[in-house]
Amino acid sequence: MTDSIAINNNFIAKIIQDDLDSGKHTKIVTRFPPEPNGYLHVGHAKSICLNFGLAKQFGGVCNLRFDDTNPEKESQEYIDAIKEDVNWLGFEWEGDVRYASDYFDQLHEWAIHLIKEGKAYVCDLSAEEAREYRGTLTEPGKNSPYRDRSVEENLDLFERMRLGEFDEGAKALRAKIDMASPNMNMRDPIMYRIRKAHHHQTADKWCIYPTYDYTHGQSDAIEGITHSVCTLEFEDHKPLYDWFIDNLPVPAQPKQYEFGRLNLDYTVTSKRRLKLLVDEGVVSGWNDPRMPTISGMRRRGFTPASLRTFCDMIGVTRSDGMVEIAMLEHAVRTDLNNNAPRAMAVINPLKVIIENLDDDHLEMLDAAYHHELELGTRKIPFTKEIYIDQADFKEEYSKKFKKKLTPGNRIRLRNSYVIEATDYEKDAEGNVTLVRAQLIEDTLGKNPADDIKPKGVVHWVSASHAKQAELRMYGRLFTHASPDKTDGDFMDYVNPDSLQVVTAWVEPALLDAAPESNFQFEREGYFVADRYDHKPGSPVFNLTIGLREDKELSQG
RNA sequence: UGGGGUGUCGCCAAGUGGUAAGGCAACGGGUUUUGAUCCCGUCAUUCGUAGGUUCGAGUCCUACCACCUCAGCCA
Repeated sequence: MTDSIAINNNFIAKIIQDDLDSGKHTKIVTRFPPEPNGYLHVGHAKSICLNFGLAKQFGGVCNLRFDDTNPEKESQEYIDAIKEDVNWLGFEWEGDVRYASDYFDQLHEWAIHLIKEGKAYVCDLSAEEAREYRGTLTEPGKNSPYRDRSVEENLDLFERMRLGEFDEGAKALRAKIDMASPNMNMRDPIMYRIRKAHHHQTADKWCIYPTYDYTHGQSDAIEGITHSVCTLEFEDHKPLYDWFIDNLPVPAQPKQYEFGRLNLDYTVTSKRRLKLLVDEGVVSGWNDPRMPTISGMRRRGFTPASLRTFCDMIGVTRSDGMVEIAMLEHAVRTDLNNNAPRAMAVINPLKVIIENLDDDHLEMLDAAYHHELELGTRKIPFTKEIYIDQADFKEEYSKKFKKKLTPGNRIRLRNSYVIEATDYEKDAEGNVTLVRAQLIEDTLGKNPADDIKPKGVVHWVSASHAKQAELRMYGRLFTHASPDKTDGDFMDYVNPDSLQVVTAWVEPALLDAAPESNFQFEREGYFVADRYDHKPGSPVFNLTIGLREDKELSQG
């Protein structure tokens, strides 16, 4: 896997290039600023690739900063998981991990600065009253009756808020801006609220916590962030972001830029919905291979490179669209095709007895792990009795089944000899239970002497040497392209067959597979040894994604 | 209905006044010890709509339409 830097030419990259060309900046600094209140998903992957990618592309750096201003919803568990996900994706942040809470002292000082300037005040309105005073989208708000308190009174009250003298919700510090602004964010936004909560980083030092709006821009300024990139829904917050920067003695003037968040079809990415899937037991957890979380996709067998490629493919714009899951699947297949070693696994076994072989025939054949890469070879045992997939034998030849084994029709056993079916047995229900075949001599690595070439190639395993493995066959989680945009409940569109567990026969070499190693089980799909459950002696593989299939074939 | 934003092929997306890139998907064909991969080919006289400016408009102007987004002491 080469660590090439994808050159992005999106609108943000152009802005950065201009800023570099004009001398506005000599070095750029970006940041990825998650709140540690949940697991990262594919949408975050886009943001991570953008922020870290931009920094790398322009020779700058990118910080990882936890926006931890709402302690009750956050935890160390999420912090650890997020750090792991970012690293797994292949990115390294500059210096130590940062926390907005590192800046609480500075933020508090600056709040006092605003109070002294007459630009912030302590408001006694309850949350409900504040909502009424705020007005609506079409009507201006009304000034809070506490808006004109003196600087001295505000200073005193704010200090007493900090000391814990008031109950939660009893008071809040607000910026004094404009209650008639058409932008709701400018209608005297809350800067500090009382929360008598333990914080995962600052413990019990504070009982007042700054809001996102009051924290984000100043944190960017402190860290010297030059380009603060976020999603479109924060666009309306930009005037407020700028207001704080303009009215505070901050050490830098960061600028915010917004891009459109990722929407993927057949997928939900809202934290609320993902949590519901976990809580309702629809999936086994946040890292269930069907989840669009980074840890879920990792366990599914997606690779960091494939996710990075996908993010490059979809681009970065300000328009909000819906990306087809096929694009992600393409990125995954491409990377796996190029890099995953090949192996053979038979999912629905049908015994084939090669009658012109001795009962104790055992031949260790060499099979290359990859057709292009120099990944070496493994030994596969070839014996008189083998298994092929039930779907690869047909009782009667037809053009559609020309690549199948049928009586009188030859096929090549992958990495092995050519055989020809001679006879077969059926059970009471009419299912084929056994096939008898003849091996065509001298066809290892060459065509039959009679020049009648086999039309098809079939994968197989030795019946006496193959091992059993659990295969977890994953399909899409939803039956609707936009499960969260229908009239009904998105849970109504959960695919009941998104997981099927089957037992397959795999070639012995697979027992040595390390957890998280990717394979292509030839003619079946890409599989990964499960990160947690795959153990020596009890192999467990997850279906990452099937191979592309011929249209006609898949309809049969 | 007030503010902000977006509209280029089924999907994503270049395009910055000079005559519509690319990728995904789809569809043909070739190679192949994976019906995979790979290769070759097809796929927007037209850019939300209607006017206007210009020798020339996806790009400029005007109006309209559609969709997204904002009324947490969440981020």
